[in-house]
Amino acid sequence: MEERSAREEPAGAGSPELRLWVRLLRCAKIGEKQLRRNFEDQFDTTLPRFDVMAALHREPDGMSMGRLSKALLVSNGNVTSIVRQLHTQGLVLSQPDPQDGRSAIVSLTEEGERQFKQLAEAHHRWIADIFRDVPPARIDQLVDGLGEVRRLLGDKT
Amino acid sequence: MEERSAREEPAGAGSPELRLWVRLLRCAKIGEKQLRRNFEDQFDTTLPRFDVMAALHREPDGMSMGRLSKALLVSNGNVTSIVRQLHTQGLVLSQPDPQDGRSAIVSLTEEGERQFKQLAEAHHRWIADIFRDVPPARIDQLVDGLGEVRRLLGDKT
DNA sequence: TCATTTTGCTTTAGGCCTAAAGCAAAATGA
DNA sequence: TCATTTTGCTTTAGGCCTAAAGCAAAATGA
Repeated sequence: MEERSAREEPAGAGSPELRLWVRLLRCAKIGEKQLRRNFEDQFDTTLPRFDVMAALHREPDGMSMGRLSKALLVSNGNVTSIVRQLHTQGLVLSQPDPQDGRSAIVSLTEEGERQFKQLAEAHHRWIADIFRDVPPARIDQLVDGLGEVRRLLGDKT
Repeated sequence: MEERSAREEPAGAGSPELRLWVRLLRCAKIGEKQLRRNFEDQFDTTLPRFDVMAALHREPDGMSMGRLSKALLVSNGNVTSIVRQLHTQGLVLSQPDPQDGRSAIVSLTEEGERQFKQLAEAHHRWIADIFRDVPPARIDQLVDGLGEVRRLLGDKT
């Protein structure tokens, strides 16, 4: 009852663009898995918490929940719960926005800043270790390639 | 109290390998977001369920839960719950493994196969649409680049 | 002014995901 | 043979994540 030949192509990995996407996703998944484990084992924290801290570190004056949510590409509700945990741990500070009574400005506390630096250093070390044998010029090539993909995906940043 | 100059580098986006990784993760996140929404809106399903179905489609004779979990890079417990849902929907069949009483062989039902084909076709269309303006040679280049990254990440496939 | 709409955020229900504990079958080895 | 260990899977607790509902403040506009 086959339609054309004895063996149909999987039709999945067949097309180049599909292979590109599948491979991209797989790289992200493998890398995330390693990072999650490292953050958990060595610092008892998570990648999403690190992401929030990294975003706040870039804005010493703090950010609203909404801006945080847009920067990280996650929902408002999600930011609410991650920030709450960081707050419980004393790593972030939440101050009412003088301009807008609905909003609060979140920023890293000194302790948060201190911890972030340690996390960021380890994070960089882990990543650098993965690419240690790749020539810088090749890395830049890959960065450019992903820049192109990001543009095609319509990143709004 | 700065150590070297008036303005320290963010040290984040600074190094090429970190930019590579951040960009990779961001591409994956943006793309996943779009796919998740498409699967939800148009087929009332999810990317993880599609992934399981795709893996089963590739193995017409079925796979054990363990193999499924390794193929998808997720935990056993996670596969248990996703397969249970597909089973509830009548999309997969679970048969005791004659060789091993602890294990069961999961496979797509006819209905599962039928639905998968529709999902796969739409999935391919969405991806192809993203890369429609990219010359095939360029796509292959990007595929190769990600193949290199995947190897560096130590993919066991 | 002030009713209506919009906006920023939180809560809730529910799916995805993991690590760890637990269970039963299979494998091991004395 | 049979106690012990290993293996395949499920369950549980708990974090991440979203969409949708809900709330209150801000913005709008007649």
